[in-house]
Amino acid sequence: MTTIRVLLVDDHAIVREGYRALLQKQANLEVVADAHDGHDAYMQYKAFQPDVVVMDISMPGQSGLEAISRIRQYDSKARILVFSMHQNPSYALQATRAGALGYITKSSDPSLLIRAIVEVMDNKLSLSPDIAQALALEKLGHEQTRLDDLTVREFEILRLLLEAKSNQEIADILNISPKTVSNSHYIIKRKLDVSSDIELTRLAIRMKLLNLRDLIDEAE
Amino acid sequence: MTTIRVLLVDDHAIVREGYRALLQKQANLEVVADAHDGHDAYMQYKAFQPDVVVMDISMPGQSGLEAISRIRQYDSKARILVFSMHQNPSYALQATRAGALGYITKSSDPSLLIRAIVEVMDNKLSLSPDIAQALALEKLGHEQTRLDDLTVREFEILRLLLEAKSNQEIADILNISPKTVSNSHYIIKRKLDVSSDIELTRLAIRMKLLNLRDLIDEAE
DNA sequence: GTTAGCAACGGGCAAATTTCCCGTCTGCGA
DNA sequence: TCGCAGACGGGAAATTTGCCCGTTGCTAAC
Repeated sequence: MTTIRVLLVDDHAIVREGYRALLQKQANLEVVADAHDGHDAYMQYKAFQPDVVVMDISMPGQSGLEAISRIRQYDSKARILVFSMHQNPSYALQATRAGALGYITKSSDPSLLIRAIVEVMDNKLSLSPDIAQALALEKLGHEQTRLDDLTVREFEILRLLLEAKSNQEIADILNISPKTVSNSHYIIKRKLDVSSDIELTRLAIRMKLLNLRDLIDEAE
Repeated sequence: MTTIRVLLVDDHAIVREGYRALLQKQANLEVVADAHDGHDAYMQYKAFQPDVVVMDISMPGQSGLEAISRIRQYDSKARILVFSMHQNPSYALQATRAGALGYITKSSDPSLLIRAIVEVMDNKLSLSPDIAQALALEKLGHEQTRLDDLTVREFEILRLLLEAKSNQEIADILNISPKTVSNSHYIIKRKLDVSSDIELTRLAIRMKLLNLRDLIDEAE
C-alpha cells in the first residue's frame, strides 16, 4: 500500500493543525501541504500535486467551490474531498457538480474521514451517511428544492449575495464583470421565483442556506 | 512544571480528535477526557476534575454557555477556555459573563490556543487579539440600537417590507402613496446604516424583528 | 396664540439598477 | 461533428433609488 499524499484546505489555522495531527497518525496518509483559502489551495495543488485534497468549503471570500473548479480545470484528474460543517444536501450537490469526489460532514465519525480519503483515492464517490440520506430523500421529491435549478456559478454568487456583498465586491472576488453579477442576481431571483431581495433572503433562511446560527450568535 | 489536565468539548468527533492530537503533542498538556455536548461536559467535569476545560460553544441543542454556568456552579474554581469560530465580540462577552476565563477564535494561530490554556491555568483572563480589539471598539459605543431612531410609521413600514410586500401593497394597506413607501424605505435603510435589502433583512433578524420561528416553521 | 419642532406625506429628477434580450466563447457528451 | 448548456457580458428600456424639497397637521413651550 502506497502512501496517500494529502493537501489540507481550511481557513482556520488551528483546525488545519488539528486535522494534520489526526491524519498524520494514519500510516498510509501524509499531509504534504495545507492552504487557508481557495487561491492558496490552487497554488499549493500546482506546487505539490497531492493525491487527494481535503477541503472545507465555507471559507470567506473566494469559496471552496470556486477553488474546486479551478483545480479541476488545471488537472481534470484531481481528487477532491469536501469536508464541511453544512448538512444541507444542496451544498453536497453543488460541490460534486463543481468536481468534488466526496462530501463528508464534520459531524461524522473520524474514521469516516479516513475511509473517505481512501475511497476518493480510488476515484470512488464518497458521501457521509447523513448527506447520502438527505440527498436520497430530496431525490424522491420530498423536498422540492428550487435551489437545485441553480448552476454552480449561480449558487456561488447567491452565497456571496447573502453575505450582503455588493455587486462590485462579488465581481472582484470572482474576477468577473459586475454586469455578470447583476445578470446572475436577476436569473437567481427568477429561478427561485422571488421578486425582491427580502424574499430572497427569507427563502435562503428557510432553505438553511443562510446560517441561522451565525445570525443568532450575532444577536447579543 | 506540572502537567495540565484538559477536558475537550466539541460536538464534532473529528474536530475533537484533531485537537486532541494537536494538544497531545505538548509535553505539559494531557487531554484526560472529551465531551460532545453541554450535559456531557458537565458529567465529564465531575468525573475527571480537569484543570482546564477547552470548549466550543456553538453546539446544537443546549448551548455551551449553559454548560459553563453549570460547571461553574458545581465548581466555582473551574477554569474554562472558550474556543469558537465566532468572531462576534458579543459572544465573548456572554461567555465571560457566564464564567469563562478565556475566549480564543479558531482563526487564531495554533500557538495562541496553547498559550491561552497555560494562561487560564494560572487563572488569567485570556482573549485572542481579534476579540480583544472588537470588544474594545464596542466599548467605545460604536454599536447602539439604531432601531430606536425609527419613527413609529417607519417601523410599521419596515415590518411590512420584511414580510416581502411590494411598495404598492404597503401603500394600499396604509393608504398612502407608493412614493412615500419608497421614501421611507430609503430613510429606514439610511437610519439603520445598511445599503441593501439583504443586509436589512439580516439586521432585522438579529434585532429579532423578524421572527425566526415563523421562517423555520414555513420550512416544512 | 404664536412660534417652534417634528412626524407624515408625497412631488421632482438625475443617477443607478433592474430586467430582459441578445451574442459570444468554451467544454462536453452523443 | 454537432448540438446543447453554462459562463460571461453588452444594450436599452423600464423601474427604482437617493436625495432634495414643500405641504400639512399636531403638540409643546413660551
